[in-house]
Amino acid sequence: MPMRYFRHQWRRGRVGNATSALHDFHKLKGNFISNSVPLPSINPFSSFRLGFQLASLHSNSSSNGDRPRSKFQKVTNLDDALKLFDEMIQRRPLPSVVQFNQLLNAVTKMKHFSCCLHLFKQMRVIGVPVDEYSMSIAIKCCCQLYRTNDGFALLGCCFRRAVVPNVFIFSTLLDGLVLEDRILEAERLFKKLIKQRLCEPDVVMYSTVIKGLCKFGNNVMAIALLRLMDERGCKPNVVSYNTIIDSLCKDKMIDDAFKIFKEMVFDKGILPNVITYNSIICGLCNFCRWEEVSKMLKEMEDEGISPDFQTFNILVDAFCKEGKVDEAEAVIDIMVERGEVPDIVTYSTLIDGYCLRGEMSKARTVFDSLTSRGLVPDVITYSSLLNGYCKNLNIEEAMLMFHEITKNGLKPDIVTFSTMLQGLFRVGRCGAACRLFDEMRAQGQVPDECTYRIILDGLCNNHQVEEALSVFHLVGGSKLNSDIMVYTILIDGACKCGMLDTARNLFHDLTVKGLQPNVWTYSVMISGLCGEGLLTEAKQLFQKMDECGCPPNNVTFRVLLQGYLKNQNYDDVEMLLQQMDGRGYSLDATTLSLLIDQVAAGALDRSMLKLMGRLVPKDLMDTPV
DNA sequence: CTAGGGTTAG
Repeated sequence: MPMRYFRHQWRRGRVGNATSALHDFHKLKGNFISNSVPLPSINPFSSFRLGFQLASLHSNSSSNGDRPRSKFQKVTNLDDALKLFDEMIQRRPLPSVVQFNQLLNAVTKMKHFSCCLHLFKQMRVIGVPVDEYSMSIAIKCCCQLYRTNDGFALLGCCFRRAVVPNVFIFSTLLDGLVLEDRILEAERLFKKLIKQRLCEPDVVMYSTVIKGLCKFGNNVMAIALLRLMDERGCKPNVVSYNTIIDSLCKDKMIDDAFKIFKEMVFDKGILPNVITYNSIICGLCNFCRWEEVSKMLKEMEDEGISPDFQTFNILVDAFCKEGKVDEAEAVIDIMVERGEVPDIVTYSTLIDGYCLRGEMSKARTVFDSLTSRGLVPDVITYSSLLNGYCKNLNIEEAMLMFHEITKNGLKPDIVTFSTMLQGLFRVGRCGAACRLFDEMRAQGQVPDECTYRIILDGLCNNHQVEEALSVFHLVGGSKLNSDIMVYTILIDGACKCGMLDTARNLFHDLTVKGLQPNVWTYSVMISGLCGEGLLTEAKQLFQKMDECGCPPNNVTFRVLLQGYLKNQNYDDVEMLLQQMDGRGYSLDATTLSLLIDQVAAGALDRSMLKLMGRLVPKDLMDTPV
C-alpha cells in the first residue's frame, strides 16, 4: 500500500488517516505553513551517543536456545521445500501428517502463502489426513493473502472432516478479519465463540481482538478488554501490553502509553522488551520529545535490552526529519559498529533527510554508494531521490531519475507518478504533467485520491481552475469527489482566480453532500471572502466555526486579520488579537508586519503593541521585521 | 514432534 505521501503517518496502516491528510495539506499549501516546531539549539542526543558507545562494549550475543531441528523445519528455500514434498508423496507408506505439517509451516515462514495452499490442496487430493495443525496453517495462508473468506470455507471443511476447530484456528481467523479491517465481524465472531463456548479464549486470542480494537482507534475498549481478560483469569502478557502501548503512541497519547507501561512493569511485574521500547521511542520521536527519548534509551541500556535494527532506523528517521542528517549518519555508524547491517530503508531515509535539506549532491552520493554496499535501490529509493529533485525544482534531474527506474527493470508506482506530476506542476509544466498522467493510466496505474489532489491543486496553482473543475465534474460521484481536501483545493483555487461565486457554490455543495468542512476549508473560504472585501460575510463564517465544533486555528485568525488590515477595517483587530492571546496562538511575520505598518501609519493605536509583542513567537524575535 | 497475537521505515 503506498504510504509515502506523508512524512508523518501517525496512524500508519489504520482505518482513516485524517491527520496525515492534514499534514499532506501542509505540504501542498506551502503558503500556510508557519507553525513548524522549533529545533532545540543544543544537540539533544549528545548524552546518549556516549550511551551507545558504552553499550557497544556489551557483547551482542544471540540467544542460543536452539533445539535440534528436523529436516522439514530446516528447509530455507522454496525449491528444496517443493522437492522434499514431491519426494514425500512418493513414499509408501506416506509420511506422517506431522512431517507434512512441519514442511507446510516452513513454507509459510518463507511467506510463500499461495504455494503453501497449493501443497495443502495436493495433500488432500492424495489423501493425506489433515488435522488441526494443517488446517490452521492453511487458514493462516488464506488470511495472509487477504482471503479470509476462503479461510472460513476451510473452517467448513474442518467440520466435515471431523477436525475440531480450536483456539489456534479461531485466533487465526480473527486475525484475518482484523487484517482486512473487518473489525465488526471480528468482534461478532469473538463474542459468538465465548457465548457458544466454541473455545476458551487464551492470551493470544484476547491480544488479537485487542489489536483489532486498537486498529479501529478504540483504545478505551482495548484497555477494557485487557482488564476483562485479567478478571477472567487470563493474564495479559507483554504482547497484550505492547499492542496497547503502541496504539496509544500512534494516537498521540504518549502519556497514557506511559501509564500503561508503568502498570505493566510495576503492578503486573511484566518486563518490557525491545518492541515495547521501540514503540515508545517512536512515539516520542514523533513529538520531538528528545529528552525522554534519551531517557528511554538509557533505561533500555540499564535493563540490559539492546537497541535493535529497528531502534536505530527509528532514530535515523527522527534525526532526518529534524534536518539533523549528521546525527543520522552518526547513528548509522554506531549501528554498524554494533554489528547491525543498515538496509535499503535506512539509506533511503538518509537520502530523504538530505533531500529535505536541499543537499541534493549528498543525497546523490548516498544513492550512488548503495551498489558498493551490496544494496539494490528499489522503486521507493528512486522515488525519494526523484522527490528531492522535484522539491528542489531540478525537474530535469527528476525526469532522468524517473526514466532510470524503468531502465533498471523496475516499475514506477503510483507514488512515483504522483511525485513526478507534482514536480511538473510546480514548475508550471502542465502540458507535460497531463501527458504523464495519461501515460500513468496507460500503464495501468489507477490514480488515488492523492494523485487526484495533486492534479487539481496543480491545475489551480497554474491558473487553470476551469480545467480543474472539469476534471472534478468528470470524476463525478466517485469517492474522490467526496473528499474534503479536494473541495478545499478547488475552493482555494477558485478564490485565488477571483471566481468567488464558484467557491461559494462549492462550499455550499459540500454541506449538501454531508461533508464536514475542516479548519482549512473555512480558512480558505474566509481568505477568499476577505480578498473580495466581503468582511461581514467572512466574519459571519468565522463565528460559525466555533458553533460547528471546528474552532478557528492560528491560520484562520491570521487570514481574517490580514483581511481586515488590507481592507482598512480596524474595528475588530484588537478583539481578534485578544482572542488569539487567550487561545495561546501566535502571529506570523507577514501579519505582524502588516500590523506594525498600521501602527506606524497611525491607523492602529500604539497601545496594541504590547499585545502584539506577546503574540510574537520567540524565533521570530531574532529576525528583524 | 507440527499451528495463532505485538515494534520501525524510505
